[in-house]
Amino acid sequence: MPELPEVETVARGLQREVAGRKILSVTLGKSDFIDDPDALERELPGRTILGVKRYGKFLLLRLGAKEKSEKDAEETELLVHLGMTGTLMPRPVSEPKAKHTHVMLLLDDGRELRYVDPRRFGRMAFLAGEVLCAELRRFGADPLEAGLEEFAQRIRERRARIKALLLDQSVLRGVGNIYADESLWKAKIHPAALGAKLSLRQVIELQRALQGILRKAIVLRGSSISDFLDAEGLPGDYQRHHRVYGREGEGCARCKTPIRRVIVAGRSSYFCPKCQAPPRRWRKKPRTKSKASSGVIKKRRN
DNA sequence: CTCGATCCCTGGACGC
DNA sequence: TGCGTCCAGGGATCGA
Repeated sequence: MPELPEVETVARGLQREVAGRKILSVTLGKSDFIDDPDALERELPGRTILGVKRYGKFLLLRLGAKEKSEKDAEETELLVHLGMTGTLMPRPVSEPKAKHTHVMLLLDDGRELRYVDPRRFGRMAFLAGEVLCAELRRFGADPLEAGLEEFAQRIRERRARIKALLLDQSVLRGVGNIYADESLWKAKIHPAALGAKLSLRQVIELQRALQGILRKAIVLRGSSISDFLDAEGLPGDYQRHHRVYGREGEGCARCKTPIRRVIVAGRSSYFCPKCQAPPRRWRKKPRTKSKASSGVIKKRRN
């Protein structure tokens, strides 16, 4: 599951592997996850990948001007969100295509930058100028860059549950379910606690925990739970350091109490019921089961 | 403003 | 072996 550390790992790998390469042509498979597929086919060929950076959970591939003469006043980027199962890596053109390969960018070094995504929860978009800026402005602070003041303000001015706030990309960009749960455990905060009710002490602890965990996860090249592979096709190692995520029933690393799982903000949330005291009036709900009246056939669109 | 519900999608786990 | 069912989850969207 690509979150901030995984996307950072991919960005660094791509920076090393494809920065400076020119895109010669574009081949699309299924394109329902692309904002404007025609724009990709029209705009990418002839542009050089100047560099690759992470922005929240997005990869930003900075592109050069299409024509040499072009004055290139506008910043031009290819945004790539890996969703749940996306991978982006350069492969030799001779290599057979993996299943679910949906985008192929032919490069000028005999390789193809291939986007593979079985579930197509990802997103791809060619954006430039003001449209690009407007898109990037939708997102909150980078958790590794935000100072305590900004971090505390963004959390404490909201009445939503802290888990929901951590997952909200307009509050902080880049945090997903794994690192939210891991940092809440480290900071001893219940996922259902309300942001506005956190003490300054708790917010400080949370920021420390979050930053420390994200940094260590980046060093270990992210977590590979199921599908995640970096730009070189290698899995990460941080999953071995998970203290609560995916560990329901196992003993808490601090107090041995069995880790529990509840649904908060519509997501599985793993926590230690002893270390992470629940807020007042919080009652755990049964797992969300879409037990839509049996017999009724769910209708599918298109 | 915040919430839950629903949808998107496929593969893997599990039960029979 | 094979089928059906449930589930995972980031994000958009909608109604309460």
